[in-house]
Amino acid sequence: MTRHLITSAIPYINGIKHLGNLIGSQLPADLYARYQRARGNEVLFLCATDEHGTPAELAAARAGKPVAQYCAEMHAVQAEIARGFRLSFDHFGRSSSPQNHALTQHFAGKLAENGLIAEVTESQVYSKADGRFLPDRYIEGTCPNCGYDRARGDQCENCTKQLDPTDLIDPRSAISGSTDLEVRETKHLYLRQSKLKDELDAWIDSKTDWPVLTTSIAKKWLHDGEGLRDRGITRDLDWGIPVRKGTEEWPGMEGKVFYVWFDAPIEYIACAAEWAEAGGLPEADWQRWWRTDKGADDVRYTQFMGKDNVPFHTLSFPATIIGSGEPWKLVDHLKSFNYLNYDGGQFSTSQGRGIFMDQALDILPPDYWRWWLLSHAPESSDAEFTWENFQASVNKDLADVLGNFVSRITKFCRSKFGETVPDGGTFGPEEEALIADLTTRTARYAEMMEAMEVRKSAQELRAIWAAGNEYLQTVAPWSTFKTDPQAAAAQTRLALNLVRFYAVLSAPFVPDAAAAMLAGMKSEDASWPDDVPAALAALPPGHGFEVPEVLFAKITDENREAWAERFSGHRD
RNA sequence: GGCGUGGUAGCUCAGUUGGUUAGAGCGAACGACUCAUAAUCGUUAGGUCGGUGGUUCAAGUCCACCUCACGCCA
Repeated sequence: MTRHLITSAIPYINGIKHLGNLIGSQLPADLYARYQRARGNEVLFLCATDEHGTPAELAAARAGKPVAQYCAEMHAVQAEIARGFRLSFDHFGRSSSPQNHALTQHFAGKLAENGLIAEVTESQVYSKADGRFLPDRYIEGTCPNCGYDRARGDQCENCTKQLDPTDLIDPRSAISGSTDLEVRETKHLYLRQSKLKDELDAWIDSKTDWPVLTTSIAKKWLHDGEGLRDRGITRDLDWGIPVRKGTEEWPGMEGKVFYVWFDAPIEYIACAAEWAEAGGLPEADWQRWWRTDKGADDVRYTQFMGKDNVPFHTLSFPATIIGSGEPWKLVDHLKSFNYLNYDGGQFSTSQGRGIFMDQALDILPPDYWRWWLLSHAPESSDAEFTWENFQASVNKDLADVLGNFVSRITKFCRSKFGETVPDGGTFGPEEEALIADLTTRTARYAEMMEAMEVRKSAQELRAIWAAGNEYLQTVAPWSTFKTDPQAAAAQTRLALNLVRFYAVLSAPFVPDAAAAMLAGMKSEDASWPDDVPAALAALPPGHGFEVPEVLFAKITDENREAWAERFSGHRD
């Protein structure tokens, strides 16, 4: 038995994520977690909300709520939606947890001890009216280049020129609009990850089985320009983890917090601690997942994320871990995804373009989305969502190939033999051929799932479903019943067993439908079919079942058109 | 401007270290079946593999240049 630690990139707190975010990390991570559990392996699957930083503060202000309360509420909302999509996290934590406070401060302290923290004094724009320093992009003014009057301090959106906040003419706070700004000196901590460049480089080189997407991004950051640059890990904000050196005060850093990108990945570890606490487990229980000196040396750790998150996961977070000098677990495999586009453009949170997770669940059950998104996962390049493709895929794959298979065989049996697995007859060459085919295909499916080849797994699973229809079409029990009822009984018995077999194999993709299929077959045997012939005899003659409700209703043209219209512009 | 990733049948995508007539699903046409959510199964049609040039006995697969899309960075 292998032990799998699996984490999904943690979604930011300020709002509900869209389907592009879902397929980029949480959903494929869930697929893999469910598969590994099904194979009998020990799994700890973690995710959390990423709660610190200016965007959270501003979103809270817009909502007229204290930021802590806002985050607590949004965490609850995201957790509920995650349940709606059947994301099987062992724990859905929060980067604002006490555990993450302690760990983040601990790591900072260790890094400082090891000479990997630099204190740098720099100039930043301070807004007196807002009583805070302003990040570059929260300063607005007139672009000195093109005259656009809403240019941001980091870049002019109109002429795309890169700017410094001090370049702006008539600068003002994007938060309050105040022009009462001044440049002040402030001290910040930098993670000297450049000192670890060679070590990181060698480590990445050793990961020959990672997706090209992952290693090419990491390599670029390592070698571009002057190479890996040091990065600031603190900010002048109220909302965040107070800067401390372990449990000690950090002289000169009073009132400052760690920058989100530093504390967010540490939440992967803290989340395990939260999980243990929530379950009333001792510290050792989570440490055996994370500390190689405390039992984690046989853990296989896999991270899932969108390509925008790759630099943090391949460089910054490993730098934090390696730099601590402590035996924390480093990631073993890093699966990254490209973007999902929506109908010719990008999904956009700010513009409300595309489909958001809550809206998706509003119109269809989670299995529909899980199947389409996973079978079209943006693995080798960006992928595109269109309503036509969604309707066609879901109707064909789920309703026609899988759903209708369950329907046709259970209803056929009910009408000819009753709601009981029929006895009699023996298997002939057709049955042997089907079993041999499924044995091959199941092995290939497992191989693809093991390799996290999401699309190829879906493709193989679909072929496994289709094999059932091919078999029925070939042996035609409705015909043989007239001349040889015993043969028809054997054929029907095998086909009914396929329903349970499909339920087990399909569960990682479509957990609700799988559960309905198992319930319909009145079986609780969801064990992985290591032995395919045996698995196809799990329901013995005389075993009772019920014809399940229609598993997947089809998406009509009217639905499709209405939804395409509804999601074309801004969300309400 | 630099770098990265892509550009393969109408659509969505596979194509291992270069090697026999380039594959799958959907869609289309035709046929079979009638148990089933007008579902299923089979057959067929469809591609000068973004463009040009080069290396090679042989290139979708390597090299150069060009072009388009997307992304990251200056």
